[in-house]
Amino acid sequence: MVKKYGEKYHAIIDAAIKVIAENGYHHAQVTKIAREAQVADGTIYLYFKNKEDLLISLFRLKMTRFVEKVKQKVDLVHSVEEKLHQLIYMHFKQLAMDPHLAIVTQIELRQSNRNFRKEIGSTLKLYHLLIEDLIRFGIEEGKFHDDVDIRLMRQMIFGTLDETATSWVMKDMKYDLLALVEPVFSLLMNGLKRK
Amino acid sequence: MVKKYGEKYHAIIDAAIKVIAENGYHHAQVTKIAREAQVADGTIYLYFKNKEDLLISLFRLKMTRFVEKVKQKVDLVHSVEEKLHQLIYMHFKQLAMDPHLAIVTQIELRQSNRNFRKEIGSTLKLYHLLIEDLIRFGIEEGKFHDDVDIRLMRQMIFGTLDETATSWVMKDMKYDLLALVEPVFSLLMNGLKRK
Amino acid sequence: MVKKYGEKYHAIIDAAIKVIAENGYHHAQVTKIAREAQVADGTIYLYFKNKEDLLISLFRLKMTRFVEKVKQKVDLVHSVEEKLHQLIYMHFKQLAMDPHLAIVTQIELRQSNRNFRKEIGSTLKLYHLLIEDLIRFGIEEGKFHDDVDIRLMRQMIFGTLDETATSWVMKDMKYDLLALVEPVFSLLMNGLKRK
Amino acid sequence: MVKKYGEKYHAIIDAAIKVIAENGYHHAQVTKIAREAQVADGTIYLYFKNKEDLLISLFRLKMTRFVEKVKQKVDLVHSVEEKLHQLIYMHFKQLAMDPHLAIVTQIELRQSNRNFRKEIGSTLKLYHLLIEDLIRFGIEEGKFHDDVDIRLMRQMIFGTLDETATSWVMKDMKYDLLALVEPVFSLLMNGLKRK
DNA sequence: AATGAATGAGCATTCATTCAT
DNA sequence: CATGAATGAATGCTCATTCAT
Repeated sequence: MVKKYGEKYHAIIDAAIKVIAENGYHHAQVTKIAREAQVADGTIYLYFKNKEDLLISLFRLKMTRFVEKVKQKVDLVHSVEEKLHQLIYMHFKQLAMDPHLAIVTQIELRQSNRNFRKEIGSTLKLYHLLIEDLIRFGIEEGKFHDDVDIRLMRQMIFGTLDETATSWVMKDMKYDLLALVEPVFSLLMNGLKRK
Repeated sequence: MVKKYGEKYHAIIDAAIKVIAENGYHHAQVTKIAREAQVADGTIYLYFKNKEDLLISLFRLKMTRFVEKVKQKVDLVHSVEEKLHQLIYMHFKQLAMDPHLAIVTQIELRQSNRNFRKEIGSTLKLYHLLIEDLIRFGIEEGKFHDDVDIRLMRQMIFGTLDETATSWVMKDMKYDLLALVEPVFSLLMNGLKRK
Repeated sequence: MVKKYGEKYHAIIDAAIKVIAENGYHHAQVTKIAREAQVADGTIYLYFKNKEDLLISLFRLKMTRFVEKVKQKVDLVHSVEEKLHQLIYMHFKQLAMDPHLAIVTQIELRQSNRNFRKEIGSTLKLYHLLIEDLIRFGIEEGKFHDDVDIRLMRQMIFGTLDETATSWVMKDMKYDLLALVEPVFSLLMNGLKRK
Repeated sequence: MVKKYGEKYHAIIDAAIKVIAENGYHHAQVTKIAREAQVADGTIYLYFKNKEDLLISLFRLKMTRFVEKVKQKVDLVHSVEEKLHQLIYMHFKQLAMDPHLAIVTQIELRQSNRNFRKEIGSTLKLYHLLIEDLIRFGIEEGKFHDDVDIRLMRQMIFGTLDETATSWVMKDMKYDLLALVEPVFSLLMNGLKRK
């Protein structure tokens, strides 16, 4: 394998996202990705161990950036409410800004096999930690409940964001995902119950 | 095709669940399913149009029952709090009681192709409706917020239950899912914010 | 195997002709033939050893009748010219009168396998003999050349009739096959050469 | 698909002819053809869209050459009698020289399905045209009858040659096909009738 | 005699990966 | 570094035939 992270490395990853988004996971053959990246089939194997490695690298690269950008914005504000608000905003914002990526992460890559899904899980751990840190901060500040399992709170937050985003993609992104930032924030904070 | 819904029909579906749970979606060959169901390969095609039809039928049958059982219990109680509580309990209970089914619905069937996922979506609609009815009832009773989109509330409830269940399966079901009924209920009702 | 030549025996053969003519040789499944004949699949195996036996029986029965009818008419006339004329007429007449049979014998049954084609050959032998008798009669009468191989003359006669009939079927029987009796007779008698 | 008409392209076609001739149309599996051509199964699909495409290509290539060679020789001579004589000679000559091809074209490929047979028909059209041109030439020269349908004359010529060749193959090529050139020529020219 | 549910052998095709150039 | 022709393992489905009823 050669100088990773070179020009072609990114060309191949971007080609893969485009091909998967446009053709679906199961029709994203290596040949198609190579053609889109304007390299030969064999070249892909100079940069990636195999197809799975390409997909994992793709997911890692994009998700790391995704989480970094969320973290950046979350760090800029100081109250836990503002932090959660930023988290939701940035989560939705990034998906709304990159429809190809949204399709790939919310829909297509979920059709991958077991091993890959485990890998996805481990990559998402960064995001989970970010959310859990936020929750811990909220508890320390006395703003969040201190008698509920943090992991569970994280699952509610992530599960809600993920389900909301997936539904939006499945509905062909026909409505404005960002319009949901406010009500989702309110729901997560206050729950279903009217006080 | 022959008298559907006979003894073999169910034997094949149950065999499929077992084989998929144990081998993963992509290694669940028709031959393996047939052997597990103790029928010939060709017999499967007397009861199902093709492999996809088998998988869709499997999902429909099991999910319909799943939703029916949830609904049954939800209908038995009268306050919206009790109803939501029952919903969470039954959702987790049924997955906890049938680990094979849990693996298949939470993990394996999600790696299916686009068409199939659409079919999954349409089957889940029943469940979505059930949850939305519950929310509407809560709003009418004055117990739930009336200023948040019902679909969004549903996405929070379903997203939270689904993410919680998937995490549990991914962690090899090593902890007690039912122990989460109470805190999940509390979280969904009250949100993250400490009053 | 049971009382051959019973009512169902013929029902099955007629059903086979219809199904083959309408669906083509390769789509003529035993099940379809059974349904058309209004018997169970298994019943066919009470009357025929296997599918090939059914097809061979079909061809034998129909070709035997075909040849018999030709012979009947040929026997009624006395000069070799009249006999040949009758042969051509009856050959075309019978195909024109039974389009299903024409499709089956000229097109569909030719897609059968080696063994079957041999069987076809042996069944056609009757017809070949009839034609060769006619030729021999012509030679004895001094009307036909006596210096050409009889088998060759027969191949010219049969080849011409067969090619003419096949072309007619391939052209969807859009023109009148019987209109060709006269010119074909003339061609076979006089050859291409203008005297 | 890769550079067609290369070395392997012809190796595959020749392998197909051999395998079909030796095993029969229905036992000519792709794997067998690949092994005979000393390539991998998948390689066949680099040169042909699918198995049917291979068979059609085979027939087209061989028949086109067949017709070309006939035409070449027919063009070298000037009288219509000589032309017809050459046609018969070349038709028989080429089959006699390549027994595998003879089996494949006279017997095996006729068991193919409807679509394929249509393709065969369209490829044979070239040959039909060649024969019809010859007939037209004979008529213009005043040598052939001008009161018989040209298509019918062609059907007599082709039908006779084809039936003669098929019979020869069915008799396991036990006699000399070329010995029939003279009498077939004479028969076609003069017909059955002794003058 | 008749039924029809059950059987299971057989095969074209795809596509990730390699390696000689 | 890059190419792309060649590889070959892996599998869903059909349908003639059987046999318990």
